Amino acid sequence: MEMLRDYFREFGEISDANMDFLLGHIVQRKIPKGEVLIRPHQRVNSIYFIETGFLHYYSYNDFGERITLKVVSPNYCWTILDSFVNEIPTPDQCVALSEVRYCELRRTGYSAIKAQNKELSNFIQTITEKLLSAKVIEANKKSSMSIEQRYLDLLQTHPDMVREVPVQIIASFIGTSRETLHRIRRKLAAA
Amino acid sequence: MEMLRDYFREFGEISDANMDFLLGHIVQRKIPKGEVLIRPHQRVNSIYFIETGFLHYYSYNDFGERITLKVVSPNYCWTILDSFVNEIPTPDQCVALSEVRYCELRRTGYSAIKAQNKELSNFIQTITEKLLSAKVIEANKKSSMSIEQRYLDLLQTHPDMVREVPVQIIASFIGTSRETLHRIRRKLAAA
DNA sequence: TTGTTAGTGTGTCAATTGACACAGTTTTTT
DNA sequence: AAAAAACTGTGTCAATTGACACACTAACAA
Repeated sequence: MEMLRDYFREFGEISDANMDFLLGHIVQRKIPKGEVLIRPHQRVNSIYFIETGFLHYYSYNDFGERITLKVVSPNYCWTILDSFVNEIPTPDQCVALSEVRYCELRRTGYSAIKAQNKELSNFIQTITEKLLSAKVIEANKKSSMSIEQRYLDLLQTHPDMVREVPVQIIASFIGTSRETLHRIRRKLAAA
Repeated sequence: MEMLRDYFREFGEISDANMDFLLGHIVQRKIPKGEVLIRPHQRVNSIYFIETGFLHYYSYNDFGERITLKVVSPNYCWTILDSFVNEIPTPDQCVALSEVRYCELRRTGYSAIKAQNKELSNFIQTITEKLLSAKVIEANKKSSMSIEQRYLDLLQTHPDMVREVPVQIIASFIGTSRETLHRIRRKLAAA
């Protein structure tokens, strides 16, 4: 749980009592490689924080092609927010690409934390704001980079992911085919 | 201000007194076509709600190419969140593509609203959560659609934007060149 | 009103990409 | 240990795209 404690600290100051209250609503879990974390048409009732391993979050488009929406890596807080916030089923799914250790906060815990006191509700508000800000930046960054730049960026920011996750999935994550990613790798290796 | 009131109502119930308190911190403004709303290296201290007209929000990538990050259309709440939340300068800029009428909420007002009472702070939290959720959905949708599908989607959801905003800007917004967008239009016109 | 600038439509050509095919390798299952 | 499944590397080819060039039109400013 130390990893999550440090993650929260990045978002601002908070009293020990409140931090303990917060962490008290969170449980640690582990799932093996290949296991489904979220299946289609399910309601998502938890927020997840990844400690080790990788998750593959994907959906299918109108033509039945699988679209990688995200490869979730360690030290990252993730959920399918639309389903969590609006309490509706999600069409998407999520499976473990490797053994994954994670922390889970259920909706009841989330509500309890927000309602507990002002410091905690403000803290949650700050986290939500910063996540929104980060999401916008991420989307903007993505749209300003070519496929090759995205790959180079991924190599820098998540070398472990590039090493451990199948090339096909990396390729679809950065928005291209595995063949094209292969051409990029070949070119980079030659240089 | 009625448009904004309706916009807020979409996010949930709120007492008349609180709604008035909220709207009391907002001022209406108007800028002519071509005017700069946000210039590079500026700190953004307001949240904007567009009533009429279109804004062009863009940045430049490492190779000096202009990248359209968003064409902001009416009935939409927008700011450069990273700059607003973290009180840092933004490298990006924003200009009016047409005469724009908008509502402005400055940071001081935003803070006052959050601090006023529990209903208002919860209301702001709900809005932030829903905007985050919507942003994620938007990004996912974008990554699952081809350029042509994005254009068709834009035609459906924002026909006014397609009509009023220069083709070059629409093209860069959906992630292609004006020539390619032109080919798409020609193809669609033929069918 | 006239000159200037911004925007649009279109053709050509080179470069990039996706789709397919198939061989080789690694991993998982039986 | 053998068989099956998943994954990777690579070549070919057709289709798509971006870059450039240029004519034409609309909007704007002097």
